[in-house]
Amino acid sequence: MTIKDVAKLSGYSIATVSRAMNNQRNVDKNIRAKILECAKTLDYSPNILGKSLRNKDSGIIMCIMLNINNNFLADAFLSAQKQLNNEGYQAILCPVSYDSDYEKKLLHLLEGRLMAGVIFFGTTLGRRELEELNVRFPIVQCSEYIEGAETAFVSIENRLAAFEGVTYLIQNGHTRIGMISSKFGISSTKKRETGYREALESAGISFVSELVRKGNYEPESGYQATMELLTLPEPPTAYFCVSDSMACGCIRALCNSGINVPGDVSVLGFDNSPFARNMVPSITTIGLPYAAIGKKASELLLEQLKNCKKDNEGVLLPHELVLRESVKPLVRCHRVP
Amino acid sequence: MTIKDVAKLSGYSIATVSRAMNNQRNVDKNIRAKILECAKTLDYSPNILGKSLRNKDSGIIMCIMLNINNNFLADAFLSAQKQLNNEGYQAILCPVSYDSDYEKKLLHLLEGRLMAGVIFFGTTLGRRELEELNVRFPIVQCSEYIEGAETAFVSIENRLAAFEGVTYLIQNGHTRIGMISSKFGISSTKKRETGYREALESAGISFVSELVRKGNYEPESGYQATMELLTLPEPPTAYFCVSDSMACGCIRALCNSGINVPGDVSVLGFDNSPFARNMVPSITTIGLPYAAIGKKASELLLEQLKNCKKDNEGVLLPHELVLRESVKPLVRCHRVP
DNA sequence: TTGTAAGCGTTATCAA
DNA sequence: TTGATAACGCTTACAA
Repeated sequence: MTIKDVAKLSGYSIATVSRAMNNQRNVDKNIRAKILECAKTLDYSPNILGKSLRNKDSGIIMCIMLNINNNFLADAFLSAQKQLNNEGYQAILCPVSYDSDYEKKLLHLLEGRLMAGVIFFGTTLGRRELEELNVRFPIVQCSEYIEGAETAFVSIENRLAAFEGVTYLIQNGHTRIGMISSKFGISSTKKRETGYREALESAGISFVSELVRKGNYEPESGYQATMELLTLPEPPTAYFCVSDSMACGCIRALCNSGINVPGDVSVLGFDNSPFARNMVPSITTIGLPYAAIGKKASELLLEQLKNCKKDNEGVLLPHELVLRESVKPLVRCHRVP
Repeated sequence: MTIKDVAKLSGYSIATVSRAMNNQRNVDKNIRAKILECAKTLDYSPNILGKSLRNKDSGIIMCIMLNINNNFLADAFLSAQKQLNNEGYQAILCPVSYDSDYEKKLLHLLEGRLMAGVIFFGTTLGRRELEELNVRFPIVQCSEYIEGAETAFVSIENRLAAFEGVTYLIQNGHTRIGMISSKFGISSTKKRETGYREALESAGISFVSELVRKGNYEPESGYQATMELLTLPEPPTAYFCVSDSMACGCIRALCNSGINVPGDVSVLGFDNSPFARNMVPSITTIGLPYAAIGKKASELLLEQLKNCKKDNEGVLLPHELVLRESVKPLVRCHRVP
């Protein structure tokens, strides 16, 4: 079922059929109607391959995601997808699981314009590679972004968010604060680690590197990290986790060790995932504007797609500290002399 | 950068370059080496659009997913992706969020063979539509599947799993068992509801429809459903939730109402998500072989892709009841006469 | 073994 | 307003 069949059935040339199908003005009203009729009876739909090859534009947006098991990123994607869809584009999700070779292979799909553009929800690419890609194709970085790379991006102020979160723990009397970070050297992690250090510093608390452990965002890794921290001579009285999922494992580890959260020890999460609110205890966490981030990312991409202009605009959206149960003021044990 | 450029640089025809690039045997060893060399220096990679148009095969597998916020499905996808990748295919994820029009639009990508095949992780399509698609394209249904549709599928024995789970609750002394089901009329849900009814039946417990509530898999919806159930004159002493995420909200609702899990009331989940093990209490749940399901789905698809044969094989993989903390024998209150 | 040329399904240019 | 035709990048008969 190709345009030829429609041409044959309608009695017009393929050129006219093409014009009719694409709603171009220079085609007789009645003829268009007839052609569309024919297309319908034949259940004809244009071959996107032929179209894309000719137009060098498929209308498909590739969304590359390092880690798909992340509610926050998934929701940001969904938001972007919706916007893109409204403008006639289709968004597909390409999880790469931190596999650099696979990501590069996928990126080849850009060359023939099989993909019209990319939103990176994290990438294994380096700054140079990203910038090279950016001069040739519409791309935007979303949530994660390479520091200083000349591309459009949307994210949150990770450093500040971490700073505020850890400061909140300090205000609750905690000075021995463990951090469960991620083992992936991505931008959000680096910035959150910086925010953690700066918060300690500005409160006059010295940074202790053995208080920082790395997980892989899975709850289990939060559990492991916490168990390690608990073997320290002086374990933390509060934990700052870089995701709610790891905070979940953290709390479980504490519970298994007979430590009450938040009675004895406090735990701060990150993401405000749908779980955070419903766990026992509910998790005090840093809320991220996932819908706004996805929306903004799609807008930045659409600008490039439609106007072919590159502003390389960088947007940072506001987070919020969501107060719940898992953080409480430290109860000091006053020693009786 | 097209095949022409490589031809020009190497001094050979585009036909020879094409043959060299595709590792065909009928090309001189030295010439091939030289051509590959040229391709490398030019950083040439074939245009998939041109290739696909000509071959009617893009090597891209579309994975349609109703609901992306589902750890289980996401992991099944990852497993399928890995297998497919080993065989030279690329798998992309297309979340459709239960939007039937959008799903149909995506399916048009099959027509021009922009997509080589589809794995459905759930679909809004009806049986008829699915079967029509199946005669023309390689497709397999994964996890969710339309009952009786003549297509290949992999799933688990949802009815049996639910039966065993609910029977386990009954064995623990529970007779008033609430069910938190899903509001999406998908196959897994229907079968689990059947399993629930049959388990009650075979224990001589009568089915009470008001004990069944529907959520949307989000923890919050499990919370709401439970709060409703708690307003009943005689609330359940055990809850069977169709996902761990809803079990999470369920437990929270119970906790908020001063009810101890599992001390007073038991909760059974479904999925064995990474959270289930790390929550407090950890969730007794039904474990699904996500990796095996994804692998099998990809194998069934590869068969169709490579051999062009359609067996429409249906495979049911084994589940397991994962015993943890959230279910305990019912403590009966003996009334003192 | 290599090259020429047709064709995959479109759309844009140009002429009618 | 409509139609013939070239072109997008690639592969594969067929010819050399």
